[in-house]
Amino acid sequence: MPMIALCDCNNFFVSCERIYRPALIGKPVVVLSSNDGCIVSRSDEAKAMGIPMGEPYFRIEPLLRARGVIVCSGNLAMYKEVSSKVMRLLSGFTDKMEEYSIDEAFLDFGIAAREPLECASEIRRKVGRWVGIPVSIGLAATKTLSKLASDKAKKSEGGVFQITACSAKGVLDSTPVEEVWGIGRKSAAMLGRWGIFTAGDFARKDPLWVRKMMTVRGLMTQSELSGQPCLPLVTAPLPPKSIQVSRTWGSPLESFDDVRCAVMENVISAGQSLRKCRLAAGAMEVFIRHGYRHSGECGYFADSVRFGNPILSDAELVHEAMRMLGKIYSPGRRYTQGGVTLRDFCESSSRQRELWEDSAYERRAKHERLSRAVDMINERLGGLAIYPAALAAKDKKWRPRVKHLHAEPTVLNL
DNA sequence: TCTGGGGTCCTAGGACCC
DNA sequence: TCTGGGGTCCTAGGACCC
Repeated sequence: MPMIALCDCNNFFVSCERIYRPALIGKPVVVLSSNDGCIVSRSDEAKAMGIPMGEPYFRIEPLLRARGVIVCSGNLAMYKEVSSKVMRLLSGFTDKMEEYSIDEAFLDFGIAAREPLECASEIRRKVGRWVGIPVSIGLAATKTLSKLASDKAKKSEGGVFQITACSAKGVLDSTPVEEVWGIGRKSAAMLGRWGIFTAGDFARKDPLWVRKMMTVRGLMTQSELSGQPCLPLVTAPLPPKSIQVSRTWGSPLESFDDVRCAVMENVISAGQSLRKCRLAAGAMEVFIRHGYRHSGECGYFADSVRFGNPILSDAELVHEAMRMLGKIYSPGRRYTQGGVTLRDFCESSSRQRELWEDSAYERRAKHERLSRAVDMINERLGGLAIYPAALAAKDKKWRPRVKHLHAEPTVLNL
């Protein structure tokens, strides 16, 4: 029987803030999403006060203030840095590991591992002491079961919980079906209508019925609950299939020039990610949204394009994006959000060569060399040390609001 | 004034082909 | 009058995840 461990960082964003501000330890803390939009991480103390996940900040702000909850604007760059420290440490415990998300990793302990509970406790100690992040660890035969085990671990004293072949039935029968990884709100409601309320009920249901009602994904979840692995560990990161960069803007934008600059920033950021993965984009979509979702007047406009030969330089990406933006923008509207998606990737080195390598081809090659050079400089100096002149000398009112940002000690990456 | 941002996979149905 | 059989590819929409 294989042994899969899911290592999950507790209240990850809050725990990251606490590394740099130890005064927050033991106090109720929440972290906000981009643009201070809603709550995306809560400390145990904040959870105990009944502050819900995903709650819009503006709505709950008076309550947070009254209860003395400390509010932090999200600082994703810092969380990513902490995450990579955690992942590096975890990778020392096995050669088969999947980085599942910014705060979770599956580790395959193999069949002949030493006592898995002991190993898990050591991981907890080391990550806690060396990085400063508390983690919970679930152990079981499949990814779906280990995910369930890690939820139980969070509520247990030692932060480690194992589901064995013997204990599985009891655990599943006492777990609501909506707490199973892969069963969302819609499926849980459907299952409820059929009298399936616990993970145990679901595990015992006829597989043919599950296949029919919930597609092969549902069937895989069911098999995994029975201890039959269906979801392999993805140990080498796969290249992305799409790259999206979009933002809700700090204040509504009306002029084409402002919208243009705001979207341009997104395009440049998407281009950086694209080149980092050594990919070229075969298609691009640009979108803008105006008005607010719950006000009467709002709308969504998008345009997309395919490239005969995939592109990767900022010059070409920006040119195409701005051309599309010109088509979907209309004056007199208050735009609140926009962004870009790149798709249909191929490896940048394996693109087809042009039949006629003429001056246009030369120009493209030059643009690509330039983008790569700019990437190198920006990576070394951090942030956007070099950026298009069009973005200079603007007041950048599209930048998301971050009213509660606390500076952490700067880590220079020179 | 007001509710984030970034992904993946699956399926059904249409277009099109031989 | 009445219309085969089989296949691929693409897209939109749904569901789920962090």
